[in-house]
Amino acid sequence: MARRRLTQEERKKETRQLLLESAVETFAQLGFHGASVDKIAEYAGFSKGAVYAHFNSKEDLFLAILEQQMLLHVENIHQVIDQQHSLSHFIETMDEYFLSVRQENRTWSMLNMEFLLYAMREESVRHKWSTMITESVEQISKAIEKLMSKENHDSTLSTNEMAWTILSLENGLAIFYYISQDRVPLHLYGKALQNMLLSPR
Amino acid sequence: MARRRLTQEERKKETRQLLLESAVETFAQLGFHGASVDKIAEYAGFSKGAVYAHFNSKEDLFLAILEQQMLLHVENIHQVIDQQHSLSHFIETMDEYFLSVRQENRTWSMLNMEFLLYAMREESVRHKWSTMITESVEQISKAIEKLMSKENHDSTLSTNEMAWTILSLENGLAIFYYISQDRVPLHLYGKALQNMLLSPR
DNA sequence: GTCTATAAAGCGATAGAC
DNA sequence: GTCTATCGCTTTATAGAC
Repeated sequence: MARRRLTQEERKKETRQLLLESAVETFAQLGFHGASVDKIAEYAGFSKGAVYAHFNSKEDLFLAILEQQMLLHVENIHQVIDQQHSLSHFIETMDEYFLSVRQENRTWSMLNMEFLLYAMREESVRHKWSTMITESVEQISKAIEKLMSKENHDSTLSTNEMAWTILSLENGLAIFYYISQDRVPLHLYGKALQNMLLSPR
Repeated sequence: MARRRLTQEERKKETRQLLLESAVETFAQLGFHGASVDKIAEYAGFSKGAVYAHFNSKEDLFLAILEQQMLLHVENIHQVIDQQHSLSHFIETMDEYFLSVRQENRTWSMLNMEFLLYAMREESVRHKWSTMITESVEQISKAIEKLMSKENHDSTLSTNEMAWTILSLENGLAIFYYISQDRVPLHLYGKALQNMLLSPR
C-alpha cells in the first residue's frame, strides 16, 4: 500500500511537471493572455480539468513558473560567480552564458520579458522580483569587488553601479537581440563588459 | 458649406486624438489584451462605436499609437544629437532625457515595454521596429564619431557598438527603474555612459 | 486525478437608429 | 459620427461522472 501511494504521488508530480513545462512554452509563445488554460493543457496532453487539479488558477500557474524561474536565475548567478578567478574570466563566462541563453533558448528570453511586464503591473510580484534583483546585484557587486582587489583596477563606477549596469545591459541587449537578431554585433555583451570593467591601457 | 465641413472635420480629428490619448493611457496601464475597446472608449468619454468609426480594429488602433510613438522617438533622437558640442554635453543631455521620461512619464515607459513585447511576437511590427532601431543606432554612431574625433578619445568599442550599448542600457535600466525605483542609483545612466565614452585619466 | 459538460462573464466587431 | 443593442465567439472556472 505504501508502494502504491508512492507511485501515485510520483505520477502526480510528473503530471504537474509536464503541465509546468507546457505552460513555460505556451506562455512564452503567446503571452500571459494569449495562452489559454485549454491550450496549455492540450499541449501537455491533458484537459483543462487536470490543470485545475494542480493549480488554483491560471495566475497561480504563471506564478509557479515565475518562482521556479527566479530560483533558477539566482542559482545560475551563484554558480557563475563562485567559479571566477579573474575579471576577464568572469566577463568571458557572462558573455557565454548570455549567448547560450539567447540563441539556444528563445523561450526563456520571451518568458523573461513576459515576467518583467507582469512584474511591472502587479505590486506583489514587483516586490518579490525587486528583492531578487537587489540580491543578485549585491552578489555580483561583491564578486566584482573581490576580483578587482586582486588586479589593481580603478573606475568611475562603484561595484554596485557596475552590477546594476551589467544586469540592465543583459536585459536591454536581449530585447534588441530578439528584435534585430542579425544586426546586433555578436559578443557585444562581452565587449561592453570588458570596456566597463577592464580600463583600457 | 465649406465652413461647416471644416468644423466637422475638426471635430472628427479631435475625437480621433482623444481616442488615441485614451488608448495610450489604457494600453499602458492594462496592456494590449487587458485594455478592452470598451474601456478605451469609455475613458475617452465615448462608446465603442466611436472607436470603430475611426479605426478598423483594436490592433489598428494600437499600431496607430505605435507609429506615432516611433516618429516621436526618432525626432527626439534627431533633436538631441544635432545640438551636441562635446561628448560630455551629449552624455548630460542623454541622462537628463532618460530621467525626465522615466520619472515624469511612466505611461510612456510602460507603453514602450508593451510595444517591445508586441514587436517580439509580430513579424511585421518587429521588422518595422528593427529598421527604426538600426537607423537610430547609425545616427547615434555617427554623432559619437564626430564628437570623438574632436577630442582624441580611444576605446575598445567601435562607435556602432557604443550606440547599441547606449540604447540597450536605456531600455534595460528603464525596466529596473520601474521595478525597483528607489534602489537603482540615480543618474546611473549618465555615469555608465561617462564610463564608456570618456576613458578615465 | 482526470475527464466532459456547462455555467458565467468578457471580448471584438457589426447593425441599425438617430 | 456616435449611440445602443446584439451577435458570435472565447475565456476562466466549476460540477459531476468515472
